[in-house]
Amino acid sequence: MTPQQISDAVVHVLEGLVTRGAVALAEVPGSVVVERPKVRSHGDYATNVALQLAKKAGMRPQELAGLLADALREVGGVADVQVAGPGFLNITVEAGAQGRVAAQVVAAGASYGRNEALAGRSVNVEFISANPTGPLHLGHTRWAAVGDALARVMEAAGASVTREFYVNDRGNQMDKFGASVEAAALGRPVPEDGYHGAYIHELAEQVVAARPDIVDLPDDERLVAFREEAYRLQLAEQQQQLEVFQTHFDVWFSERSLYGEGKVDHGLQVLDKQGHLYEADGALWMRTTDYGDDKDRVLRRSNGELTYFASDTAYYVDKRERGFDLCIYLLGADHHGYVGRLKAMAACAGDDPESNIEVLIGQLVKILRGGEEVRLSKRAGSIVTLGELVDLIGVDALRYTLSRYPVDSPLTLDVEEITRASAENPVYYVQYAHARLASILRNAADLDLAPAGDDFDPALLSHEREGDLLRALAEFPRVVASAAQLREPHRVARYLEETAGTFHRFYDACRVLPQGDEEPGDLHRARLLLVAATRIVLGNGLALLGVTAPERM
RNA sequence: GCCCUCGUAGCUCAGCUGGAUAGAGCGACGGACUUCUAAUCCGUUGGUCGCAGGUUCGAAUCCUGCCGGGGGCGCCA
Repeated sequence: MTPQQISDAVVHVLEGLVTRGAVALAEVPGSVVVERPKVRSHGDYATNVALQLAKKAGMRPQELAGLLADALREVGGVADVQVAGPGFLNITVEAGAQGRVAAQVVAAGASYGRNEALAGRSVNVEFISANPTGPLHLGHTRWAAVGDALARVMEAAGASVTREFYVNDRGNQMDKFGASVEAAALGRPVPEDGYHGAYIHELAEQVVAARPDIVDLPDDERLVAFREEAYRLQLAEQQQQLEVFQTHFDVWFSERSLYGEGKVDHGLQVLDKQGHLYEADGALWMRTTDYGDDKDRVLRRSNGELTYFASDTAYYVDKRERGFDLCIYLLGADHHGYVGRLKAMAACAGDDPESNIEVLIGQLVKILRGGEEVRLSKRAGSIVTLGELVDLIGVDALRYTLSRYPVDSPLTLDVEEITRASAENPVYYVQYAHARLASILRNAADLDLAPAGDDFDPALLSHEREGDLLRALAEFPRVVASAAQLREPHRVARYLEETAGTFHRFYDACRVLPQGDEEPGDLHRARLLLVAATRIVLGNGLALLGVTAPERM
């Protein structure tokens, strides 16, 4: 019996009581909260419906709970129901009903955990979106891990998801970047407001190596040539590193392309039709204050140049016209000032800022190195890059470390510690559980035993540790659904850690395979099925985080 | 000044969108391998959930105020 089935049963029973007139309720909720109690004596599952509905029904909570308990005891698969405390219902499930979860998991296989929470939604998830003026650093790496995991989780919840990287390849930062590389190549001092990292000199060397004639170009041509060559190299490096990091983008969207293809003009027209544009002081404005922004925003400056915000607007309109009904932006806390104007902009475009656009603000990552905080500055050149981090701790450990925390919690990572502690990373706890499971299944195969969901006695899985594990497995679809709905992929990681622990404790107490000359029995077969189900859940969960599930460790 | 965000064990952090006795890892101390992987398990240690009010059967969780850390408030990108 899964939590969902229990919830359905409670609703059904409640409807019955209302129909019989035993309970006076204007409205029966479509689902009720079914949770796993922390304390064993509170049963396998508990629900607080009676507490929630007592007032509306004009009854004392315990009275309503008593009626529900009597009716629920008659439900198939339910072993016992107790009323406890102020009116909780503590439900105990029959071992057989609970054990069948293992067969359900194995039958579903790789699709176990998938659900319909976001079915039918077409989502664009934009993340990282760094300037192509330097290597990706730890901050970007956090968004890479979290953004990709979020996309995976939302897909598992039934959404159609596109991962998108917006390349800010326009504007004066690009010129400063080009000028810095050029200066480095010519042996001149890099401009004060330019980029100063060692990577600038490496880029300069690469550019000159690829195009030796570049230094002889006329000044203005030379600057452009350096800028474009360095841009090409830097973007390629970002792309290559993200692929190594198992983060694949479906779309790399160049800001410049908005201009080349007239999309900015088109975007402005769309907004103009909605009536939120006006001219003042020689500039073109969007009246974002119509929708809660603190001030109106300039789209085209009085000198005729379009602002970055104009690009953003056109880009958003373009996304919507490409068919996405939800555009998610993952931004660092240093950009949270954009939230108001982005939402207002969506409203000005005629959309619903509550449903068409979401901005997830993530706290920045603080880095300690040698006990000192490393100030992340691309221009000063003090950065810890994605490439360095991958080399230090590996893709799996890095992805996992960054995606096991909620994005709105600030993260402090000590570079030495994260390197030294990589062996203690919780990811290995989960992966080790998976490898153990795989090992049992290999050993079973050597004994000609294979997990068979259609030939086992679920009631044999009655050990306390087996029950714990079955309930954990039954929880997985709810975890995936809530992670998707709340946009919190870290819930999957936390769930995996818990479930891995539950498995390790099961393993410690329950022998799965026959020993010595022992003949395989029904209990062996039942436990083997439970092992197969657990391996599927851990494997599916790790996949949602983009982390590998090793067969051996 | 205005806005956002965070404040939970010595450290890093969870806390299932209001539930029952607030958890995990690391650290410290002590146990468990002739048996399916000891990268594991078990026990001990450890808390005024920043502070003060409020909402209700019930608050770490929601509301208000204050204190403290971080961040944001350009016709910059």
